[in-house]
Amino acid sequence: MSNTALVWLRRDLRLFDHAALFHALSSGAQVICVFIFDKTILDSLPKSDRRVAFIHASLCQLKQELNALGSDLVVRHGSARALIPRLADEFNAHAVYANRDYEPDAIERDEQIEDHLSAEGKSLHLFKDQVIFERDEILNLSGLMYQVFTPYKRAWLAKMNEQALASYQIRPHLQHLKRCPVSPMPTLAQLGFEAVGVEHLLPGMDGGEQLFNDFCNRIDGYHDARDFPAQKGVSYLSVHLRFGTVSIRELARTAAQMGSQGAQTWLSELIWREFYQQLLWHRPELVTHTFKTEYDTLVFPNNPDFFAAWCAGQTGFPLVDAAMRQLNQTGFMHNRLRMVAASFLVKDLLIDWRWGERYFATHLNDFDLSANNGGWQWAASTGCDAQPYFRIFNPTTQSQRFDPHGQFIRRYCPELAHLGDKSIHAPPPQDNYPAAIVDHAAQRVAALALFRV
DNA sequence: TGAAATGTTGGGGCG
DNA sequence: ACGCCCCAACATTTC
Repeated sequence: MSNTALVWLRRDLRLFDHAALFHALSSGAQVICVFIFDKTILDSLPKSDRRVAFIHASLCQLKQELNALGSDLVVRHGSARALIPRLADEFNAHAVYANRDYEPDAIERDEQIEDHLSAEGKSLHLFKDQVIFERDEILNLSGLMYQVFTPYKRAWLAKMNEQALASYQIRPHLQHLKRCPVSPMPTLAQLGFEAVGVEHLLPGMDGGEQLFNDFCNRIDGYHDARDFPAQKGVSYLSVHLRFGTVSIRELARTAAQMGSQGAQTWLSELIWREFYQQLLWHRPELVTHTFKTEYDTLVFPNNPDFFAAWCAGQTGFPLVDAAMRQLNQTGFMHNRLRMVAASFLVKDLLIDWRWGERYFATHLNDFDLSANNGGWQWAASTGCDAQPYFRIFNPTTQSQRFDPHGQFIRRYCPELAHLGDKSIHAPPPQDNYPAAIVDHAAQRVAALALFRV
């Protein structure tokens, strides 16, 4: 048998603190890194997609570093199910190493590939890498999944220790990278995508490091600043966490060591991320169904004109519109605004949360199935430890509270920029800005009636 | 990780 | 001085 192993990169586009890479390099095999642009995923995306551009830019950086070490990153375009076994043949590799992905489709894909490989006497090795605690590592005393975040978080923090946060040291093992000629890197155009600027996202390991360093200077203020979209209060690391250009262990370790109120609150957000990942692993049906089953068959009016106005940022509610325009223009939306926009879609426009979930899924640079689904089900009150159905955001009050001077609104709704701090949250009639498409008080009552099952 | 409706309290104007 | 009303301010309940 050969002594070559493949490391299949998926959502872990870095060369440091990397579980699969570490285990492959220390297995004694010669290691080649591969990445597949999976047609089955790419074909469903719009042809101008920042995420594909982000991945592409990150891979270019990764490939360059591997080339500098005399090795290579092999990048192919096609079906991963077919290509991974084929690459294993091509490189005469006896094993494929990868980091575990907890999405239902990914689990099914990996099982199929594992079957295919093992039929040829080869193996697929999967590792925990993108979370501190995965799957069923955090259970309550009855051995069941936690249904409430706070006790989950308490158990998570109690289990957190040096070992759980320790980095995988890659550098001592780099000599086990297989030396090989440089293969061509497909261009975005060859993949069927337009070049779209992602420089502002600082793609790649270098960008992730730069953003994290910058955030470390602000993390103590995170608790107080994070809810104000006009401020630079959040980390902007979500897209890097999504694609693994940063290491969760390094992030969590740093936050845990800092210990300030801001650092603690941010660590709590990282724990929410894992809460939703393990939730989806336990309950894959949440992709299409509500956690609270009594709400699974709610009949939403789903007015298509309302939905179109929401998507376009033309609802006449300035903060909601500014939020949606931020998403449309940049692929990012501030977390506070995700809650406001989601609550507004479900409880003011009375549209099924799945419609909003799908829209966010196609537009968010940091889209992650578990976090997006969890967030939407939280806002819609259908989820695990969701807000109660009667907790309904007042979009105007939220605006006054979290964008008190209308700074954020002015940035994305320039047609309202001339208004004063008082009137900008609920503007008087304007020539170039729509009147409110619904009456909040009336829609609130309608939402309460809809949810009172 | 709300907001609105409803209840309670207490100060001040006034007869 | 006293009772009454009004209503803001705060607290509690409800959705």
